[in-house]
Amino acid sequence: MTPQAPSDLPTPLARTRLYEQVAEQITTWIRQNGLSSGDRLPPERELAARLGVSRATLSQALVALEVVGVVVVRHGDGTVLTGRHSESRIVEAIRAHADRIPEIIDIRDALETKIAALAAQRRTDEDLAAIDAALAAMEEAIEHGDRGVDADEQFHAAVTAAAHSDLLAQTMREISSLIRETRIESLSQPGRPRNSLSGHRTIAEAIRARDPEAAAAAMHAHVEMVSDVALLRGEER
Amino acid sequence: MTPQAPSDLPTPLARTRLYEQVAEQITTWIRQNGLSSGDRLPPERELAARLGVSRATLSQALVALEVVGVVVVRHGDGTVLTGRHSESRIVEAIRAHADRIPEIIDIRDALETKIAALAAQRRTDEDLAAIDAALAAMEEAIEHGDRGVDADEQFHAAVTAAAHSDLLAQTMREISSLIRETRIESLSQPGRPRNSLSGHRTIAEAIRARDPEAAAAAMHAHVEMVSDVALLRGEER
DNA sequence: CTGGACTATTGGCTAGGCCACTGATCCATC
DNA sequence: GATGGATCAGTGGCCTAGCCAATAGTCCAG
Repeated sequence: MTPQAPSDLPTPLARTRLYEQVAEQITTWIRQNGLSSGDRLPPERELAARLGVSRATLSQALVALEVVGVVVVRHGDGTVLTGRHSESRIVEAIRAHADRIPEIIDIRDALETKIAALAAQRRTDEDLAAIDAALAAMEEAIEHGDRGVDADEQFHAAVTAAAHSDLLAQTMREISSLIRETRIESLSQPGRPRNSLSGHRTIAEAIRARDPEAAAAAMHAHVEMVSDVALLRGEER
Repeated sequence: MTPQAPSDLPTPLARTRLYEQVAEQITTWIRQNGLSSGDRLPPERELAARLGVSRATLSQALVALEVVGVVVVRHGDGTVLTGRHSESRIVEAIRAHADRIPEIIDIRDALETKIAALAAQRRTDEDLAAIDAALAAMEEAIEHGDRGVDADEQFHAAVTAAAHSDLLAQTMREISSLIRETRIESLSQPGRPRNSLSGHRTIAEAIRARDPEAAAAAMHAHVEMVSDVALLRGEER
């Protein structure tokens, strides 16, 4: 790790492995030929010869496409399309959403409101202790003049854990980079850390009281407070 | 589409390819040994020998892990961990959803309730026409003694489109296979297609009336109706 | 009509080979 | 001492070839 990395050097070349190129060629070919769910790719031996690569390399590309859900590889039968050729596009689209704050707020509202309600129903004493610890950490950060970004994240992670739903937690993780931006923007406004902490406390009390509706309403208000900032910022660009 | 699919046959065996097992073993090993970002896996020749597989099979597993973001494979250097070992858990969780109906219901409730509310706020006349067409299709399917699975999906797709949120729509698509199961199970119960259509109508009227709270409440009731069936089925296994 | 056997086609995985890349080390030059 | 070039060992990249396992289709017997 260089202590001072010069910032005007060109970025390193991106080396792509052959399987990535092959996978890309296959999805392009699928789309250009209007193939759909249930259709088959040509046999591996034939497809590898056409693409000018070894069957092992093609197999790697098919592994990649199987992992992202574009194909199902069936032993003895062939490689079958799932109809989801746009999956890799979806991931790209999600990654290219820096200007999609309103939609991020929508999905935050949907997921985090539900998580708060479930946390109120399912929280354990350990969950409550983690939530309280996050509140204390944020209080301390604010007293030190900090924004409390880490403690904010700690609080939301504790609430998510208290919901005891792996699938919801995983979905939150998948969109965590999007959500993080909206949270940081909010906490950067003067007075917002203190307001945010106050909102956190309301949420925590509802969870403590096992009141799902109050927890959902408090979280909804909290997300809406964030959206005010984010949308204003959006309009100033 | 088989006109009458028997509903009491066992589900097909899930065949796993060797690369999936190897990828799983690797992530388990990473976690058990507390490895973190920047650490290296053993060289391919050594690791393949230890795992008792060919290097090509190991390479397939590493492709899978690279695609989900757990590792970066560097030519001439080795395979480096990104620190995101839990990513492969996501794929597992998605594939192992057969016994996770309650969690699927949770996330359906979160997303579809929000989608219904947004559809009530944002729907256009075209959106309404698509929703009405789906209602008519389901009415017709039920009159013919069918369950209306396709029309049910058509309805939900129309409501999702009426929400005009690409991110929410994409997230729905990513978990669509999970959701589809809960919908089909529900519609297989006697009387459920007619009840489901009734629920759809209530949702559609709230959307037509631009009443987000009524739309959300109607969708919430609809998802809860589904959950009754799915949870009962779950307990009988 | 159903079940069993057979065949052709398909993918699954192995083994081995050789080349390309990377980082470390050493040496020469300034 | 710092820099650049050459060399080497270890690494992954991709290929070829082979043989086995799985699948779907066909045919035949009961």
